[in-house]
Amino acid sequence: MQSLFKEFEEILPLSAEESEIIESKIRFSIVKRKGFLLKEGCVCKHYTFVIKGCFKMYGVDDRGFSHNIQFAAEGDWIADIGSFYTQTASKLNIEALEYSEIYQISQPDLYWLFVEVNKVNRMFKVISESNFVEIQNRVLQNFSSTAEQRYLSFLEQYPHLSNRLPNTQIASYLGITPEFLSKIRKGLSKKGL
Amino acid sequence: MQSLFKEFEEILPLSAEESEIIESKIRFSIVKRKGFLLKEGCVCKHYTFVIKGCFKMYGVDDRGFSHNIQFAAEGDWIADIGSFYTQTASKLNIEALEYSEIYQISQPDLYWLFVEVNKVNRMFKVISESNFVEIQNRVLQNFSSTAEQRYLSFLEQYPHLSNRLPNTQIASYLGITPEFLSKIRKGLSKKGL
DNA sequence: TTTTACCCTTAACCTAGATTAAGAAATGAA
DNA sequence: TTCATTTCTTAATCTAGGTTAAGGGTAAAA
Repeated sequence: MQSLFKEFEEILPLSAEESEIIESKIRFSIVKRKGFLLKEGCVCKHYTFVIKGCFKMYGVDDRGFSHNIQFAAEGDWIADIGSFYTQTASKLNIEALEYSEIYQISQPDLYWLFVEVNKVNRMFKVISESNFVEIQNRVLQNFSSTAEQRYLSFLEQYPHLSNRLPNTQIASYLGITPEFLSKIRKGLSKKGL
Repeated sequence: MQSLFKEFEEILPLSAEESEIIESKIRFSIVKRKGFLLKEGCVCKHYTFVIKGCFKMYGVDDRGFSHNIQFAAEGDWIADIGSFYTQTASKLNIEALEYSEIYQISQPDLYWLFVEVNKVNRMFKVISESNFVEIQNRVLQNFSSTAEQRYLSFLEQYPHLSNRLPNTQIASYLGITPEFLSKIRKGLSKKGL
């Protein structure tokens, strides 16, 4: 369970006792490719930490098209925060893009940990906040940049994911069609990128 | 100070003592039309409650164009949550669209209140979460709907603002030009809306 | 190992929305 | 009240990105 909270431990080290309490509430689990952590209409009951593998979180519009709003790979946390905190039906799906291994904490257990181990409360506050900042920046960026610019910043921000994900998934994240992404990639390679 | 926390008081009534502690940390203030609560590059130092008037929160892209990402009118809270919680420079501006009257809590005072009055902690958690859900829904909606559909849902969601804001501000929120909004409005009025 | 399902690219054509320009109307400041 | 600043609308023209279709390539499942 080394990788969990690694970044945080550098700032806020956990005592042996705290680690033990946290570990007692965490469940290991395996998810097959195309397996779901969350389906639209269900309540998001777990916060998930990705040990190995990769997930996409996406919504489906009224014409039946999927739109990726977030990816999560090794070391990332994923949940529909809105549904998780309010325990109401989610509009989103979380699906494995590869064979994956995860840790999960259930909503009641996490709330119990918030009280028992105050550091956990602070950790998850930071996770939610950085999630918020990221999505807010995305709204701002989508307003003012072309698909090519958005693709370039995606490559910069997620270099490990760009080689690993099919372009259809990246296109869905960028809000364009795979055909247009293909056109962009062609244009970039002509420019020598 | 009646309107403050009104919705919350129905769920979580405050004792006389709690109200008094909260009130001691809240400052009343007046903002002129075109006055700023926050400027890009500054740290967001206050959470603001709108008693009267209206504000826009917006970012400026590299070509110098503004893009509204949120409005706040009577009874709403506004702050750049990312900047406020991490106390780092904001990329956003908050500007009064009209003469406005507000209450403000400073960051240190709010953190003090989080500890002293646990209900305040819960209240602001709810405020941040609903903010997050709103912005996430916007990302999803912007993926899959035309400008006309987005305008119609804006009208539904903010009926009080649609009569009150200049169309230039609404266009900026929808991510379109005022000229195109004008075209949409013409099209809708032909259809008898 | 074979079959099936998915993935990538290209190209021709199409549309939502941007841009530019310009005049009329409304609003705010003094 | 007057002047200055915004605002709204219309119309002509332009472009980023969507759509459709079709062929070849790759990876997963059986």
